[in-house]
Amino acid sequence: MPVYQQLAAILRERIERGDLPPNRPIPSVARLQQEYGLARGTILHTVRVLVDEGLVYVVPGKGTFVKEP
Amino acid sequence: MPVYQQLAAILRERIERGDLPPNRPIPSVARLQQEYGLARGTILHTVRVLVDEGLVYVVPGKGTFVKEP
DNA sequence: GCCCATTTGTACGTATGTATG
DNA sequence: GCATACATACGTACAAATGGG
Repeated sequence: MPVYQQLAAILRERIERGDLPPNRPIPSVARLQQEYGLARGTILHTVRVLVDEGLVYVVPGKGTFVKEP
Repeated sequence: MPVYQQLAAILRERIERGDLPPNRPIPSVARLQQEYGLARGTILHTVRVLVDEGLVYVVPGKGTFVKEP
């Protein structure tokens, strides 16, 4: 499985578990880069997947937030 | 060599030459953008390099200053 | 105390180049 | 050739700290 899919799965799990609650920001791209040792592009790819799935939404200049279920 | 490394080298040289003296602010991010025609992110990257090297220190809201040798 | 300009900090979007399988 | 992944660079937006009027 591609890394960006693996990371998407991890974040999905963290959201469903409540570790990342609704209307709260998920870790920033830079933070996720550090946490998982991945490149910026890969993080952005992952976030794009979650956005397309409707799990999170982006507020430019502020962050990426978990949608309500 | 990456642009941010090139700019870091230029500023290092200006510091060592005394063009940018200790305890005085280096040009602001906006100023460096204009002077060198670079993007904000690239300037910030460069400053981060110099901070990590211990050549300068940042005072948020005021500026970036040259450390004493 | 309040507004405003300046400056740094943080964050996402997009594009390009390189390397690998 | 293509998808994946990393590094770099530019663009834009919002936020916080500082200082002057």
